[in-house]
Amino acid sequence: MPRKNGPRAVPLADSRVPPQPVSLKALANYLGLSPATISLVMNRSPAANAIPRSTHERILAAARKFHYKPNFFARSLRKQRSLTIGVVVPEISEGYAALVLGGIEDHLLQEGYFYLVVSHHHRADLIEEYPRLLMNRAVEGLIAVDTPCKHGLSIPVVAVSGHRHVQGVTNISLNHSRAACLALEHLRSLGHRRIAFIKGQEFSSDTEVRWKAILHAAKDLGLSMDDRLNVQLDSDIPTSELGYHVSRKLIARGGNFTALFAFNDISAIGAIRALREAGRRVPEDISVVGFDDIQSAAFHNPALTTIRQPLRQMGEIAAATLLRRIASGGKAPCPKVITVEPELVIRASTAPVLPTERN
Amino acid sequence: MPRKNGPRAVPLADSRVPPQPVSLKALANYLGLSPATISLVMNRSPAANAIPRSTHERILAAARKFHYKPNFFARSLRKQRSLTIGVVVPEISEGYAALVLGGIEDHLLQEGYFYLVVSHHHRADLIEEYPRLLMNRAVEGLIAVDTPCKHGLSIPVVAVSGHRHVQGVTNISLNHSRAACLALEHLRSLGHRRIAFIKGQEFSSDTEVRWKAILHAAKDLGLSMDDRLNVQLDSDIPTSELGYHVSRKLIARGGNFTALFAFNDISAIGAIRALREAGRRVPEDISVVGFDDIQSAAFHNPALTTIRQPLRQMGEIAAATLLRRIASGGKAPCPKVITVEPELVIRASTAPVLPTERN
DNA sequence: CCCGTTCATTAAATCGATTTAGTCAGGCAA
DNA sequence: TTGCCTGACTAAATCGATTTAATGAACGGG
Repeated sequence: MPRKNGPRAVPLADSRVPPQPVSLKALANYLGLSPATISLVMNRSPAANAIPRSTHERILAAARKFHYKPNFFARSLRKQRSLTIGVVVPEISEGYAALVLGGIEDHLLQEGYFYLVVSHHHRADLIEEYPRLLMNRAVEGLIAVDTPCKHGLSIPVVAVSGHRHVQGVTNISLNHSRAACLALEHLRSLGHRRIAFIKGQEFSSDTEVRWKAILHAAKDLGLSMDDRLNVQLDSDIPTSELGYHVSRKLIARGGNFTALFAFNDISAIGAIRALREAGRRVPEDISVVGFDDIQSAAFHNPALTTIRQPLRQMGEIAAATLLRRIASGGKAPCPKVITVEPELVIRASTAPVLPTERN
Repeated sequence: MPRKNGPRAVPLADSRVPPQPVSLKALANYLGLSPATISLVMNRSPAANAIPRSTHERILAAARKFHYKPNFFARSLRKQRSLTIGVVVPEISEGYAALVLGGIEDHLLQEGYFYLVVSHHHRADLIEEYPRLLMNRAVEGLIAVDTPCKHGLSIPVVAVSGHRHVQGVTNISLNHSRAACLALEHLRSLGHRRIAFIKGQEFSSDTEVRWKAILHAAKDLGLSMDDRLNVQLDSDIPTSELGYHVSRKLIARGGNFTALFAFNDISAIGAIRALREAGRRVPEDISVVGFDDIQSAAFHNPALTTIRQPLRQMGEIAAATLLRRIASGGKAPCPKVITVEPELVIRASTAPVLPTERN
């Protein structure tokens, strides 16, 4: 197609139309060999040892010349392997899911695997349907991120932040007891005694475990809990909007608190907005601790003190564990739980309680 | 199928091992029919009209009973269709890519397509290699997000924020002239005359087009540009860190400016941090305008005034356009460019220039 | 000169579904 | 009785690669 690009004609469009793919049979024909021979050589099969070096080279040269690539479907059909895994997430949000996906991808691509992603937006029917659809696509394994797996599947499953014990499912989960201790000890050491909490949504896998850990840690530290200071996220919108609303509700109740521990950074950021609007300064009047340490936490104003989950690493571990189980052909034992450790990241949203507030 | 859902007896682990998949042949055998007949019926092929209702029902019933699902590879091999597309992104970051991906996914899954994602982290070799790898996987089309496509491929390609004119590539791009006008007019109307700019990285597809649009709009509005007030992002880290660093550089130069227009929200947020550290208040001393309107922009403090790109919608359009081109079998004309419109979102990071600064 | 090897290569089955070009039995008209 | 339909299926080729068992030629030893 003639295209006039005036002077400085940088070849913008490389218009070579790539030739349609060559089949094994065509290559065999060209070389005067049988498909079998070529396949053996291309796959470095042990049987190819009997084939002389000269033939090897002839075949490799021709393959390069015609850009031969084995047809993925034919090969998968024959070998019964797809080198593909499925990933189920609530949504491809900023924050949580994006970080975990990054870790998963890193590891999978290194190992020659690709992955299909689906997001269910917390719809129960999709949570049921998508794993099946993925299995119809012959994925060799599944990673469920913050998604409940009710029943086992015939392929290996790894659940990031999963907590149910299900046959064939490996859970990657944070040490929530430690996370709760880190946060509460930090607040306590700053003098805070009356702490408000934003609990996660019903549907989030971590909600219950995290909450129990908090109750336990509070007891250990001698902090008393006050139901009037606890609110729970309810909507499934994945923005700070949701933390904002419940925090307004919390403030409206008029309860007395000097610190707030949120379910995640997203809602912590929403909470800070609500607090400011209500005339409470963060951290001077109220200290806020988030959870996750998503990328925007460090650059928020004030920079967010938070409990970091190694999300990227959790994705990597999930992928590595899954591939290991796949490679073993279902023989390897299926680890029930792999625990990762949280880390307290102290930034600028927490401060010592005001002297006037101290009791 | 009998299922006893006794009183609240939530079965945690449903340990039925799903039976291994049934093949068409096995089903045929069971029914005393040939695979051909079953295939015809299952696919509602016109040839199945000759087959009586009773047989239809017998087949459908058996298929349900044994959970028959056609083998994906066998079918793809035969039909030469994969119902899969490839998506290439720089990284699965918070912000930009996540939003576009969301839009892509929505549309694709509705249409029965799945997608494979790869991120190249701006490595030139991967930008070359991944599209080929995806094609070996028989994807029917490719969506490149903020990724340069040097040459055409044998499959349809849609480039989100692409600007090169390449055979077989449809670019989805923002009306950057309008975007530049919106931002500069807004700042100008607030009294700003000395505006600093953070330019995008060399490797980002939008950088050049956006910059030209800015120069043009500045001229139209009678705003003079000062090279000492322009800095350029250089690193490929996808966090606000990068905006922070170049802004410190900018501030260190000592140039006199009352407003800053950043390449994206991420860097605007970094810039705000740098400005505050240098003792400049935002928006009182310096107004800051971002770009993209990522989720965290609205909840940043101060809430970010920004030029919104309809990123999600761009993803949807990309997917829809790609599927249309695929469906036409390469017959439909390949639209060169589809333009979407930006929107100025005024929040709290911009304000009238201080009287003392006015000239 | 015959036999057992080794070497180099290949025929053919297989993976599982799709699809075209039949086949065969029964009914009906001439 | 013959021939032609029609209705209800099916045989077999095909998609493209893999893999096992086998083939034929050459060669060396007895």
